[in-house]
Amino acid sequence: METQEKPGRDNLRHRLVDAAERRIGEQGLSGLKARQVTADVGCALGALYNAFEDLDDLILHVNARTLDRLAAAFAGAHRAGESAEETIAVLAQTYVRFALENRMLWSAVFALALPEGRSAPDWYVVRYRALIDQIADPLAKLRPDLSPEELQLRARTLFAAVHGVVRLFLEARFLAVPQDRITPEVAALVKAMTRGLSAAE
Amino acid sequence: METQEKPGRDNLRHRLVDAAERRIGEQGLSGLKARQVTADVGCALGALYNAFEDLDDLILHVNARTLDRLAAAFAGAHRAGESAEETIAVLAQTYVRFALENRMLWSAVFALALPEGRSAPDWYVVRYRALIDQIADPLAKLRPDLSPEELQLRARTLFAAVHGVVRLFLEARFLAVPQDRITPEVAALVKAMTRGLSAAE
DNA sequence: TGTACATCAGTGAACGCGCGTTCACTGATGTAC
DNA sequence: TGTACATCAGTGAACGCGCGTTCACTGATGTAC
Repeated sequence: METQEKPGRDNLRHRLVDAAERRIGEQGLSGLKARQVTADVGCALGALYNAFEDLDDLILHVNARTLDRLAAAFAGAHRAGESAEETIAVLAQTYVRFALENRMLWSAVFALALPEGRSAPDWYVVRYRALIDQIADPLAKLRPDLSPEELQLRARTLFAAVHGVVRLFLEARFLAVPQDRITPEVAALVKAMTRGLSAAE
Repeated sequence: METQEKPGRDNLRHRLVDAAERRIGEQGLSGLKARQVTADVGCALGALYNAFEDLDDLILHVNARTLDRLAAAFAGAHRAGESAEETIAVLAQTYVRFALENRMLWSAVFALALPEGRSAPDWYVVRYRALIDQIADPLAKLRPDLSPEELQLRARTLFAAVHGVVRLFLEARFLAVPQDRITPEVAALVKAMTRGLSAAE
């Protein structure tokens, strides 16, 4: 992923990412243990540290997959000839469905906290940015007056707003919320936002 | 807080909450250690477990304070005779400022994860609900057609959307964002949302 | 006023455990000559 | 074809540490008589 890899090494890496993905998907990020994944895969504990720098490195690879899958879902949601508003509404809907279907894995993307001073590698950030770009594109049609930087920023705001709503629902923090209300709530939010955004400020 | 307390016991409790608040404010939730707080206060490690059920219990008391302070800030932001839109805009602004000025403490409110099966006590949930109510109130003027339940829900959506944006900025996840852009971005978001919300769906 | 007893906050050494990471070693595979 | 050597993925016992929580004990304060 970050460098050219020999197939043998890559094989174990793959299996480890598979196993880690399964673990995180089932037990959440905090349910991922070095001993567990290696046992799942059937290799020695130490082998993990031959294949990856450390646990965080492994997690980053799982998260990268998740980001890729969402990006693919975004790409597949496009319809030719639809309006920018429609595209954004569809993206939001896609996002909500994806987050609901991949609760744990999606949470892991945001839960991973690299230790102080260590930042995500380029090959990872690239994936994140690609997602934002897919939102910024239809937004550009809505707001041709904004600069590329401002579009990126506004796309992130939109993304973050939807994300905030989904996350609050997912976490069901303190107050239970009926799951079937998420989609209409987000739809209302996005509709309001795109309508508002298309108007002048 | 949850029950009547003797003043002596209350005194140590107070000092512990003070110290914990300081620690969390400076080092974040994960920077709070039982040994540290008790050392800060100058009591024995074990005393913590006389005063509180456990660390989580202590944290809940710190978070409750934080919620109270935000609620007070909300209450203080009201102006008599302003429109519902204005009130909501002011609340959002207040929220952003509060979150920025209390980064760590505010993050702690959302970072605390009670162990499986243990839910936040009533005296805590009450505070959370009070915040939502302060948002639901002006919203009710904007949308007299919605039932109280739907208003609560919509208020939470609004709250969560703003929260999502602020959190993304605060965490500066992967991509740095100039801090001074938060306020205008949130303002644009809320303006769009209230404008959209006041219209029919 | 004095004695015996009970209560309970306060104490801190010790427990226990989870868990990431290391490291000396093995053994299969490849390379040189 | 054969021998010596190097490489490197794979191994898993052991290390180390952080840290929440417990518990037997102390001592001050309050109560009963």
